[in-house]
Amino acid sequence: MGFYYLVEGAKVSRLSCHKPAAVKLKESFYQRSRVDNIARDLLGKVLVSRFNNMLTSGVIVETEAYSYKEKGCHAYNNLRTARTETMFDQGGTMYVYLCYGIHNMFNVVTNKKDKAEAVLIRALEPVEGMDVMMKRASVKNIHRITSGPGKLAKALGIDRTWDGELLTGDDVWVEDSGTKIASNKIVATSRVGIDYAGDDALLPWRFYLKDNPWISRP
DNA sequence: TAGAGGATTGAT
DNA sequence: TCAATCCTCTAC
Repeated sequence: MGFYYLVEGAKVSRLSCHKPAAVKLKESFYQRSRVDNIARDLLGKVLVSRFNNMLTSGVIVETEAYSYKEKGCHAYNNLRTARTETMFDQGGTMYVYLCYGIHNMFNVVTNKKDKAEAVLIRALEPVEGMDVMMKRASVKNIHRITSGPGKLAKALGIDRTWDGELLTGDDVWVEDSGTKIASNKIVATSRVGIDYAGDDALLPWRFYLKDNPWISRP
């Protein structure tokens, strides 16, 4: 495959991004107070799932940040419901909910307990378990198996049964491959599908890798 | 308890 | 452009 990231000025192949001794992200990564910074920092990290000895993973190439302080968030104004309760958990918890009655959305809860913030993972660049992901996603075009929040959750086998589980366990986690994404490769723009949020819909809290072919909306 | 709407997707 | 599909939340 001929796709490369620009990492600190040097070209590094996408496969080699994942080869160095990867380190599972710790609670301290997720429990920082700026959710927009965490959403940015998650770009280039590797989301991994391992169910029934089937390992699937992909480099995170698109994210969105959500906070209880703004109207785009389910937990806006500290709204506690059966669904949003997970967002009030400690950083490093999975928040998975159903959208449009069909799609599972995978989020990473951030900040301290009772500070409802989360990062929606919107797109991945597949790395491992391609065959498993294509089977789960039922798509033939490889570039489309993880190019959207509903699709990537399906490809990695994540559904609402994982809501409230920790990312520090051995089923679903995020790895730091040791590479750093150059800041000029990151684009910050407004989030998708939250017109109802008024001015908050304009917040530049959607982050993606510039010119990356795997993002949800090129 | 009923009704409206949704952090999307794929087919047409 | 539009339907699928059902959970979540709000109003009564």
